[in-house]
Amino acid sequence: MGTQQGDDETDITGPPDRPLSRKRRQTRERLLSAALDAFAERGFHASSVEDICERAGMTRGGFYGNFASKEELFLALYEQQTAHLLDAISTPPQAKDTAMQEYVPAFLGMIPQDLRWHLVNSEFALHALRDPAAAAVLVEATTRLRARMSSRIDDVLTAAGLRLTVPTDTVVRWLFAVRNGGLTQAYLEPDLLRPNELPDQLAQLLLVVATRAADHS
Amino acid sequence: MGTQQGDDETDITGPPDRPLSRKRRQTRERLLSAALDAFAERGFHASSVEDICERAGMTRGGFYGNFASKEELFLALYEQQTAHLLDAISTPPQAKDTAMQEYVPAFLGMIPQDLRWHLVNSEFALHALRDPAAAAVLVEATTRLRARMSSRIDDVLTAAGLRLTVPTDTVVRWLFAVRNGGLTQAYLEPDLLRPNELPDQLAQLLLVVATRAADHS
DNA sequence: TGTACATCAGTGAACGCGCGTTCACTGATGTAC
DNA sequence: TGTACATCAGTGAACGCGCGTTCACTGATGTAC
Repeated sequence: MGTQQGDDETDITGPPDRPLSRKRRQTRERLLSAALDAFAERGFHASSVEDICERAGMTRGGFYGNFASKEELFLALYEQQTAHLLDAISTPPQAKDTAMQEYVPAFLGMIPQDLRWHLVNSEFALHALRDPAAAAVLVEATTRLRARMSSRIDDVLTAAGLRLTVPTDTVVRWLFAVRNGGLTQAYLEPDLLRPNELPDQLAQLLLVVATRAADHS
Repeated sequence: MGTQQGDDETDITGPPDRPLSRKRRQTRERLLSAALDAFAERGFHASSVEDICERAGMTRGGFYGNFASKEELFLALYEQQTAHLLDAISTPPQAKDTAMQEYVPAFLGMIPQDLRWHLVNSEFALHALRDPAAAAVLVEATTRLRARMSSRIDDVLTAAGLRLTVPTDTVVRWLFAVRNGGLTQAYLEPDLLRPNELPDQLAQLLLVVATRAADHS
C-alpha cells in the first residue's frame, strides 16, 4: 500500500511524513516519464493507467502505491516539468559576443521545444480552466516562470543601456502566448512555419521599436 | 437508421445524396448546441453521448441516426463554429468615426469571446495535433480565417494611407496566438487581466510602430 | 556475522461501473392515386 | 378528400468491453540485538 497520507485526505498541503526512498523516487520518475509519453501520444483521458504502467514496466497495482490517482499523476508531471523549465530559464545565455538582437531568441531557443511537453502543457492548461485546484498550481507556476523571464530580459536590456517602453510582464505574456500558439501553428503547418519563428520575429521587432535608452535619474 | 453515406465509408468527400429535411437540420442543431455546452463543461472525452443527448432532449439511439460517432460530432461542431466566426470577421466595423487606433481592437471585440468556444476550440487544436484528418480541417479553417482577417486589416490601413512594415499574415498569426493565449491567461487570472487585454495592447503598439505611410508607386 | 522480525514495494486477480455503439421496433410524416 | 403504403426519425433495451481502483498476497529490503 505504501505511505500515502498522514491521516486526512483533504489535507493537500504538507509532504508525506518521511522522505521517499531512493527506489521509490526512481519508480516515480519512471512513471512520470511514461506518463509524459503516453499523455503526449494519446492525451490524458485516452491514456489508460494500464498503458502508462506498461511503458514504465510495472503493474497497475504498483501504480497506486505511488500515486493516489491518474489525476494526481497529471499534477505531479506538470510540477516536475515546470520545475525543469524554471531551471532552464534561470541560466542566462553566456556568450557575451551574441548580438544584442539575438538575445531574446537565444533565450527562447533555450527553452526545450519538445512536442510532447507542448501537448501535455496545453492539455493541462485546458484542464486548469475547469478545475480550480489545477488552476492554482498552474497560476503559481506560470507566475514564477514569467517573473524569472522578466528578470532575465531586464538584465540583458539594462546591461545594454536600454529599457522597455511597455511593462516587461506584458511583453513576457505576449511572448509566452505567441510561443504556445506559434508551436501549435508550426506543428500543424511545418512547411510554412518554424517552431520558434513567431516569437523570435516578435521579440526582434519589440527590441527595435519598444525600447529606448535608459535614463538613470 | 437514416441516410448515412452512399456506399463507401472511406469516401469522406461529397455530401449525402439528399439534402437534410428541416426536422433533421433542427435536430442536428440541437445536438451541436448540446455538444458545445457539454464539451465546454467537461471536455470531449469526459462528455458522454448520454450527457449530450440528455441536454438535447433525446435518446442515444437517435444520436446515431444523426452522427456516425462522437468524433464526427466534434468535427461538425468545429466546422459550424468556425463558419460562424468567418461570418463575424467578414463584416467590418461600420462606425467611420471610430478612431484609427481602435479599429483592430474593435475587430477583435467583434469576435465573440465565448469561454465555451475557447475551450472547445483549444481542445480541437490539441486533437488536431494527434489526428491528421482533424488537422486538415483545422488548417483549412484557420487559413481562411487568417486570410479574411488580413484583408480587413489591409483595408482599414489602406483607407488611412498606411501599410504594415511586417507581412500582414505574420501580424495576424501573432494576434491569433496572443488572443488564444491571452484568453486562457485572463480566464485563469481574471483579476489581473481582461480577456482581450493582451491582443488589444499588442495591436495598438503595432499600429504605432509597425506601420508607415503607403507609397503608391 | 547471523537470526528474527517489521516494513516496504510491487503483484495480479477481482470488482463494479459506465461507456460507445447496435438493432429490432414504433409512431409520425410524406406521397401516389 | 380519403385510403394504402413507403420512408423517415427517434425509442429504448441490450451487448460487450475496457477502464480506474481495491485488496489480499509475496518476496525484497532494512533494522535490532
